[in-house]
Amino acid sequence: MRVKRKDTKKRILESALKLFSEKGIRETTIKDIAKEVGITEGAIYRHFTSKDEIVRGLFGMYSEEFYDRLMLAFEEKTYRDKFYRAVEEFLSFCFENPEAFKYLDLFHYLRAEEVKEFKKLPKDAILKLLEEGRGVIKIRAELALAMFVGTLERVFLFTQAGLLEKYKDIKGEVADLLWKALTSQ
Amino acid sequence: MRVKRKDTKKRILESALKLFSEKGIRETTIKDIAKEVGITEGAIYRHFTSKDEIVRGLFGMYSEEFYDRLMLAFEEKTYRDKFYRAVEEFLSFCFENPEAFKYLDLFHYLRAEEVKEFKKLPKDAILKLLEEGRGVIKIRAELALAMFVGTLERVFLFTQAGLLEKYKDIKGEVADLLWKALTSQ
Amino acid sequence: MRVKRKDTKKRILESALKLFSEKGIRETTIKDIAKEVGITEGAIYRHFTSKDEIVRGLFGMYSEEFYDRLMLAFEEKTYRDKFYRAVEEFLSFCFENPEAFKYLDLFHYLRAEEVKEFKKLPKDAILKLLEEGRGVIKIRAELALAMFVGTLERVFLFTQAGLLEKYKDIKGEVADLLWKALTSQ
Amino acid sequence: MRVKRKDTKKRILESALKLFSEKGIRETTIKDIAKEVGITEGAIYRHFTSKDEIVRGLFGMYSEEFYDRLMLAFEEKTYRDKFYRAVEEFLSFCFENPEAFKYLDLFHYLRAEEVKEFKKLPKDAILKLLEEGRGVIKIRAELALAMFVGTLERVFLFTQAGLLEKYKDIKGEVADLLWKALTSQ
DNA sequence: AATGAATGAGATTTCATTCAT
DNA sequence: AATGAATGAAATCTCATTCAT
Repeated sequence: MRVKRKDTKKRILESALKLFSEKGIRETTIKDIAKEVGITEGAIYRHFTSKDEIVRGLFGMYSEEFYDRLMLAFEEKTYRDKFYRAVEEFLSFCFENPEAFKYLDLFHYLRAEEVKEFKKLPKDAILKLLEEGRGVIKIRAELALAMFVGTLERVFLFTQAGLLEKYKDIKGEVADLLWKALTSQ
Repeated sequence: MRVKRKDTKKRILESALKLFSEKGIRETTIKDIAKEVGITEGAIYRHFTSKDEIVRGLFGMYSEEFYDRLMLAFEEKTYRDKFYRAVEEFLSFCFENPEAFKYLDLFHYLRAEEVKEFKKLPKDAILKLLEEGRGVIKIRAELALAMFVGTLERVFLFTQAGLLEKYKDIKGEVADLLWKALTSQ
Repeated sequence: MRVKRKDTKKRILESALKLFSEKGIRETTIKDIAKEVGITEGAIYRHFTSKDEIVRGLFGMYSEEFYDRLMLAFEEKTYRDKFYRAVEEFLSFCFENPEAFKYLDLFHYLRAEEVKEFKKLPKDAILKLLEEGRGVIKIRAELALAMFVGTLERVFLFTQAGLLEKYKDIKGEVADLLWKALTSQ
Repeated sequence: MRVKRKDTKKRILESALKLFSEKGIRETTIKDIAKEVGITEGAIYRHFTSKDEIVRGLFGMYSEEFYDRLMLAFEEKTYRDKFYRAVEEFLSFCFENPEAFKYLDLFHYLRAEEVKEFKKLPKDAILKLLEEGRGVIKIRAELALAMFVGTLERVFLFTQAGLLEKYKDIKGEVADLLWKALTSQ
């Protein structure tokens, strides 16, 4: 019965994320996670000291990964390219990690106090981009952030929900939309 | 003896909403709600048959109210005025019912299946508005919906979180931003 | 099935004491206590917020009662009578509350830090008595306390264990023994 | 490589004793002991088949050592010297092995049944001494035992707790006290 | 000998719901 | 209508012990 595998810790995180995004954190029990991984409840506690540690571990992990992806935008030369690249990376991350995104989103803004300990928050990457664009971006950075994040978020969620067709170049389409909206006031 | 108390049922809903938006649904116990109202656990069950009934009751109530508010936009004459009125009503509702909004938002789009029974969903009001604007609105209605809803949502949440200053005419500012974004592609 | 009784809280304390002294605190489960009382585990938590609260509650309750009993010695006129009365009350309390005594003893001196919050500790009543006897009692009060408490404790425990016969006037016999020991150096 | 480490079995017993006397038996986990020794849980089971075996092993070991120490009293010539030597050995053992003593004490008299298998119980050495003193000791041996053991026990515990100063000749002081108490009725 | 992941049983605690009053 | 004790199911967590390596 003892299935041997090296990466139990990683598998716990993955299963937890899947279940958290499907059912919510509170609705997901340690037993659920254990069953998904294929181990017993007690075994979870060799890798994490509490359910909360799993939650925070997940948030930190994906938050950082998302942040790093967004920061790739700064590799581009022109500001316009940086902007388009940021949109591209944002949506790519969402579609590649839909569960993580839903989970992050939920956690992110609704429980702001609990997030303070994390250094690399995705929103900070975007804010940096928008502040760098002062002059090109016609409105104050925080309002631009709201439109940028809000729009991409909804695009992703509507696509997931089937409300919006995820056809070929939705990334380019949305990038155009946002670029015009924020630069041509 | 003559003090007219709002009837208990209403007070239960209000207290539940407050606690749900503060701590989440699962984290809020019937005992918490009872204490907030100033009655005991058993008494709750005089008015609702289950905790779930409270949840659905709340969602239906605020969802409908929000929908009705948004539909007021159609009282305006010109399309532009309707659009501006919708933004105005959206943000007014949010700021007047911040708890309800946070709560609704969460429930709304992330758990689409659970929402099917409700006829008057806020998103349908906005969708109707955007479809009526075909011609003026340059992009397909669903994408416009994503930007419209996403932006307003984030404006509200950022304002609540202190990231965005809620100065005098934020409603007008945001309405301008959205109007230009959606009409001038 | 729902047996109606007013004093569930008291019954919980009594059952807990019985089991604690029989099996030890850690070895006694909430389930054990519940079964002994004739209710379910959950019901315990309507009366106490944790197992620890039961433990501290018990200690405080019996500690105070024991203290009050010992303080009755000061009702007597002569010092000798006070001394004899204290011995009498000490042993009476032990034989009337054997479980409490074993439990108290265990808790008392082995986990001194945890006991600080309690004001009326039995040992303080005895210490007061011995200090009042300065002059009559020939040795320093703390050493006298050790002999007084140690002897009575062992007399009780040996009697309980069947090592010592609990015949008619053991209280008088022990009081004589202690009185002579402490006054005639 | 040449550092001769005390063998693991002994180190386990020592660590276990330390933790048992600090936190109690049930409160001490195998993992705690392993960490204290510097090995892992599984390794413990190379040396002991169960936690209970550690417990009984410890009790037997210290009980016997204590017994042997007390029996040294019989090396003395006169009865008075035997008595004084017994007090001396009793307290020496306590102060040298405070953890063992606390642990033994607890176990010793409160759970008499569990102790039956052990042949050399400290109390039997004392009882032997007191019985040999018939004539000199004025009271029945069991009562004398209670005073002897109880007083010494409390002297040790109070000293440990800081209630009693452990100055130069406390052993002689206590021996005098007990000798007079038991012989001059 | 030793490691440390895993098991499995059980302990504490929580809580929606029921029910006698 | 209301109270609040009690139920019962389930959740989190603990830990002695086993076992593959």
